[in-house]
Amino acid sequence: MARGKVQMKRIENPVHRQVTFCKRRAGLLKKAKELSVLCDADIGLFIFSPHGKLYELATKGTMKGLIERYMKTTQGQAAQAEEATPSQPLDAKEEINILKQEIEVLRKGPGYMFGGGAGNMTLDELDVLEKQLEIWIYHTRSTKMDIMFQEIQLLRNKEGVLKAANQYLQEKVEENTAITNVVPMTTNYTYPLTIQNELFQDLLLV
Amino acid sequence: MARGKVQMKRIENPVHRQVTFCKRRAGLLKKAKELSVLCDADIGLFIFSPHGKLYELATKGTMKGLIERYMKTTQGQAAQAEEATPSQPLDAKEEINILKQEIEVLRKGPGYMFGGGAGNMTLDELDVLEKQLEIWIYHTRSTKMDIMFQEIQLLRNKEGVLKAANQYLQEKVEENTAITNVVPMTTNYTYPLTIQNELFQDLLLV
DNA sequence: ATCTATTAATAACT
DNA sequence: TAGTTATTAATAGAT
Repeated sequence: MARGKVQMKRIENPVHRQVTFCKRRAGLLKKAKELSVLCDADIGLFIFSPHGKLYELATKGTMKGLIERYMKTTQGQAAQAEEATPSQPLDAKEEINILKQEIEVLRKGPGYMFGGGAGNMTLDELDVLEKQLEIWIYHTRSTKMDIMFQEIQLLRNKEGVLKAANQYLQEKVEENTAITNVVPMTTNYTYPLTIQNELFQDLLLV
Repeated sequence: MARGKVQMKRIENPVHRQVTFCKRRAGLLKKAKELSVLCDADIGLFIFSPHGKLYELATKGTMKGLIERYMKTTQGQAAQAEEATPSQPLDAKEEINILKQEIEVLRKGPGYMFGGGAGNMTLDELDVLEKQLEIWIYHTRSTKMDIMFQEIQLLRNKEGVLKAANQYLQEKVEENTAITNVVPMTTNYTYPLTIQNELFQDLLLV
């Protein structure tokens, strides 16, 4: 936030990185304390420097106490997370290798293919990649559906308002016609008589 | 930081407090993530709202893993009683958690790849992303097909070679049989007399 | 560490 | 709850 935008990636220059770490660490701790004071929140924050040095803040009681509270709160979720891998105690080293392999594939992923490096991927890797792409597509479509649904809701609301307004105007026209012509109109109503929202109710209250 | 200084004390107006909590919480989480990315630091942050709701961020692995690391680090300073977590969970398990976390991030892939979270993407952007993913899947499947086809070809070739070899050997056997039959054998047989297959049986029956 | 030009965060408002 | 704007706060680069 000063003298030039900052790219959101690791600062390569070690001196710059160290300086920024000090400054931003102080800023972060300050912000955390402010939030806790202003909004009556309890915050636990700990930062490990690249060299493993620990900086911490607990705005209420001790960090240990907050951690215990955190553990309690996450009990329900933790049960789920652990159930995800209950099947086999699988050799730890083996599992690590499998996960690393998966990461490799994901890392290579689409970018890798763009670079034309796909030729080096094995059939197994391609299988993983294919499944991942399908998941990504699923998420993409899901998000699209959400957005579209929101837009539909918005349009429906607008439609309701307009229909109600039309009805109101038709009634006005009818009144005027009745007065002018003396002969009552027998117009067919296109829209339901129901008042659809509070906006229109406000109109009627004028 | 806006339209007036803010006093560093609890905001009494509950509405203001709630709004400020939402905004500053988002800001704090963002800052924490930035610090971790820019400076290669590992950060654990959890926030309890006044109503007890939990918001958290772990920039490496899981919060649980970071808490364990925190415990380990602080054990040197004070004799912290061993808690529910039998602080002996192999480094392996820790590593597995870290790797899983990494996979989670990579799984979110495209959102991150396209800069910023996927949550901010517009419908049009999502369309583009979806199409791109389909193209990637197409390439992936195409590459898979290539590899499989190559393997099939390879196997066919091998099959052809083996068949040819078999035929050649059969002919050889046939020749030898013919020769042996013309000249009555008076020699001792080195080989067992057991008839081994019907092909040979046929030969003998000539 | 200290100083500023700038960017980023956000309080009040809508 | 979400967006806008006027200000303040944080901080990147320089000293």
